[in-house]
Order: sequence, then C-alpha cells, then structure tokens
Amino acid sequence: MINTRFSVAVHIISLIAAYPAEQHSSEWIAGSVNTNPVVIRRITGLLKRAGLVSTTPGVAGITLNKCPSEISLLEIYHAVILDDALFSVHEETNPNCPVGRNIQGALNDTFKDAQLAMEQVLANKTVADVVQDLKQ
Amino acid sequence: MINTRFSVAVHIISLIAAYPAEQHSSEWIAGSVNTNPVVIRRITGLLKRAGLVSTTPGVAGITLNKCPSEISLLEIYHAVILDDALFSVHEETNPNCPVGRNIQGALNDTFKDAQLAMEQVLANKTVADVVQDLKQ
DNA sequence: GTACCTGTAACTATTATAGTTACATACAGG
DNA sequence: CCTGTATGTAACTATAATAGTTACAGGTAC
Repeated sequence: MINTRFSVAVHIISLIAAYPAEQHSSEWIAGSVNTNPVVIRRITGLLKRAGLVSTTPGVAGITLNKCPSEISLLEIYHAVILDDALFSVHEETNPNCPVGRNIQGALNDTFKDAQLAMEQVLANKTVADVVQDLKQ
Repeated sequence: MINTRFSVAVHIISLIAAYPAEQHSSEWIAGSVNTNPVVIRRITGLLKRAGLVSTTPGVAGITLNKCPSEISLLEIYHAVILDDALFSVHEETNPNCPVGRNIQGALNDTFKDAQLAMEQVLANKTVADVVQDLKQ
C-alpha cells in the first residue's frame, strides 16, 4: 500500500493553492491535516527538494513554484514516494531452475507497464483540479 | 511498495504451469523460489482461498483449477494482496477546515482510477503469457 | 535582543513482511 | 493398521518502514 505521505503532500499543496493569502506555517498546515508540524516539515522538505515549493528557514510560509494548474499529482507522487518501483520482486531465486532464473525478467515489463498506467492517471490530474473538487 | 507475495505467487503458479508433470511439494517449490516451504504454503493458502488452486492436506502437490491461459495476473494479485485500496489516505483531518473536510473525497476518485488503470494491465496478462516469456 | 519559524536529528510506538521452528492433522503405501 | 511424508497453522524472531514526538541548532524579522 502506498503510504499517506502522498495524500498528505497533495493536501499541503492544495491547501496553499486554495488559500494563497494565508501565512502557511507548518503549524497552521498541521492543524488542517491534524498531525504534528514536524511531519509537515518533513514532507515539505521532500517537495522542496523536488523543486515544487520554496521555503525560507526562519520565515513562516510555503510558496508554490508553479501555478496549481501546472502541478500534476504525478510530480507530487515522485517527490515524496522515493521507491521508483511500485512492485517488489523477490530476488535471489534459484539460478539452476529455469523459472527461478528468468522470473524477474518475465515480470519486469508487465510490472513497469502497470505502474506507468497508474502514473498516467496521476499525470492527468492537477492541483487545480483537486482544488476545484474540494469546493464541491 | 507492493510486497513480494504477489511476485512469489506468480512464480508458484507459473512453475506449476511450466512443469505440470512434476510433484509440486511446498519444499520443491521453495527450492525454486529459494525460501522456506512455510512461506510457500502460506501463499498457496491464499491462492486456494481464492479458488485458483487446489491442494489436499497430507498429499504433495498443487493443481491449477483453470488453464494457464485463463488465469490473469490480476486474479493472483487480488488473491494475495488483501488491501483493496492501493493508495492510503490520511484520515481524521480537521473537519473545521474546508480542505481537511473534503480532501479524502477529492482524492478518492482519482486514486481509484489510477488503481484501475494499473489493474487493467494485470488483467490483460495471463499465466500462459508469463510461461511463454520464461522460455525466452 | 527577542520572538518565532524552519530544518533535522533522535527517539518511540506501531505495523507489516519474511523467515523459522514446532506440531497437529491428513493421506498413501505396504 | 502403521509408518513416512506432506499440508495447514500457530507462534516466535528479526528487520524495516511509517507516523508521531521531543529537542534543539540556526535563520529571519521586528
């Protein structure tokens, strides 16, 4: 199961997009997410490293580096989900067995295709879409 | 990340499909996967509960209940991955915040679509396809 | 200087996974 | 009917990831 860092990250960015005028301290955001401010700062750090947001040490507030309509959920996904593979494959199978020797290769393409199909849906959804859904 | 139970389950079923004549004891299968026989029996139990395979207590061997060309990877996925949701969403958000109150609903549809797109790829791949890939 | 905020290390509790040992139960062959 | 062998499962361990928390160093601004 994909962890909640992703949904929290979308929450953070959507919150900033929906309330651009507010002062977005980690504590204020944590109040909406209902968690500890450090959890917010940790995820914000990942978003910052991916270039999606900017922050200044000591200064309250997070700013988006792009318009909400230009930020896809896939970018957020890749910013906070550090595994590049969605499926894990058991390794160290028996090399003397034809199935054990080739199973990883046989599954790799399909698993990659499945992951790409999932990612395509996230690529087609922007933060602006999410904010609009929030208002209904 | 989706755990290795899925790839091991595909390994098990592919092994039986590729070597229908062999006596598939959990120990023999464990030799190909390179793990403990109990791990195999645990996963086989899930496959059995899903109706994909049959076993008899005390008798070595697993038999497929359907032809390899009629078993999709999606069926195996659902047999061994017990979470029905691929994405987890943080709950207990702040109900007094419009974003906190509605974020789950706003994300649910997109997450469901993304999961379905992934599952569609698995639905289109059968065990027979995997066995054929193994032989190359 | 003071107040406040970010960034981060370090620790805890909880949970899931994978592997392992042990054993009850069930079948098959002689 | 008895023995050997296999399955099914409980119980335990080690390991790793997640989420939450405390503490604090360092930066900014008034």
